[in-house]
Amino acid sequence: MRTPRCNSQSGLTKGSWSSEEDQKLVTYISRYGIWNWSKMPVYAGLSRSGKSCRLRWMNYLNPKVKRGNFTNEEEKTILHYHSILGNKWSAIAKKVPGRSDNEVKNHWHAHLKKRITQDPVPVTKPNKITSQDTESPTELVDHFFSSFSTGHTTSSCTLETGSVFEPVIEFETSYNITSPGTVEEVESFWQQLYSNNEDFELQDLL
DNA sequence: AATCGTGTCAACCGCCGATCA
DNA sequence: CTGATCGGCGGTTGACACGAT
Repeated sequence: MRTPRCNSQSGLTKGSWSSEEDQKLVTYISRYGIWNWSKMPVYAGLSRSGKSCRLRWMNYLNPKVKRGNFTNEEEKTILHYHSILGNKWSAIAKKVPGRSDNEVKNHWHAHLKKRITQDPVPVTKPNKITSQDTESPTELVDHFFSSFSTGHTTSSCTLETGSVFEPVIEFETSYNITSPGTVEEVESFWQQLYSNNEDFELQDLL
């Protein structure tokens, strides 16, 4: 990839990481952990910006990062959540264990975007979900997500919660959405749920 | 064999919100 | 309260790989 180069103004190295640099960063983090990205490079003996170190760790060096081709299941998940969340890559990446937001974003632009435009998903029927179908708030929201498909504007979804979740969610609501999930609409839905249940963390879904 | 065009993906850039001094 | 710093995010770039001509 990019050949390492030195920025004469800042004195920081840019471009591709060498195996030596990788080793320094991995050794430092495994020994001292992540405490301050902007100060760490100096202590780790690297002439890189904190941002560069963070990116390298998050996208490549972190042992939790999965390498290799995306599975069909992972691609389905990305398509599914992209249809709802749009270009919220970090939120989508959280739904694909072991994949970074950068990887998800790249894969979308390189492969999935074309697939969507070439082979749009057909319109789904209106869907009604009730608490009887699910066992947890998270599952309910997953059902909610499943009722959408991409590339159309005519599906609708009614979601109702009821006694199954009591006393966790002590309310009944139905929410109608007339387009396949603009971020504002989905957020509005979540806020309804969230405002009625303190244990229901919005971040857990993202 | 050489050149060109295209795809892939690691890395950079700029912006923004949160936190700190 | 305010400015500085940091971390995180999404958009974009550009080097390299590889197939087509």
